[in-house]
Amino acid sequence: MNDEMRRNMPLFPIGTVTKLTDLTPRQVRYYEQQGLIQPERTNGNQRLFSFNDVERLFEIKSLIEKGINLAGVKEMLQKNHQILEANKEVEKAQAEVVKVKQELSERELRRLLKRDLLHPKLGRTSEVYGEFSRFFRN
DNA sequence: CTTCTAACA
DNA sequence: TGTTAGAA
Repeated sequence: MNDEMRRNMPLFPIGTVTKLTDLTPRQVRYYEQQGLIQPERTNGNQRLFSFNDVERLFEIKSLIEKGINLAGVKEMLQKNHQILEANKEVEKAQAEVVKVKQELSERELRRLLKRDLLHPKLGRTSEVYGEFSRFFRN
């Protein structure tokens, strides 16, 4: 969660951005006007762009060069955003599955240890119980 | 000198 | 999208 902060940090003025992207200031300002980027502003009302802003501008430029108009670029960008959000939900669901699996493993282990206590086959039952007593808080 | 907004011989 | 004007 720290790397994302760095990528969103407002750093460079429009001059730097235009040199980086080979876009004109006119284009960069217009893209902002269309809601494709949201650079911060200084106290003097000058735009400050983040790494993410510059990255997005490269994407926009690439799509424009492929003959896609701004409306199309806008759609693709927001759909890409939707896909990223969907992926986040998938990852959450997967993490939940892992969690459930771990819980089931612990129940299984508890059941096995309990069985061994009831039917000790070795002479070290008390030691085993001491090591795994945390499974018997219920 | 750089950037901003608004407008269009 | 380019370009220009006047202000900050």
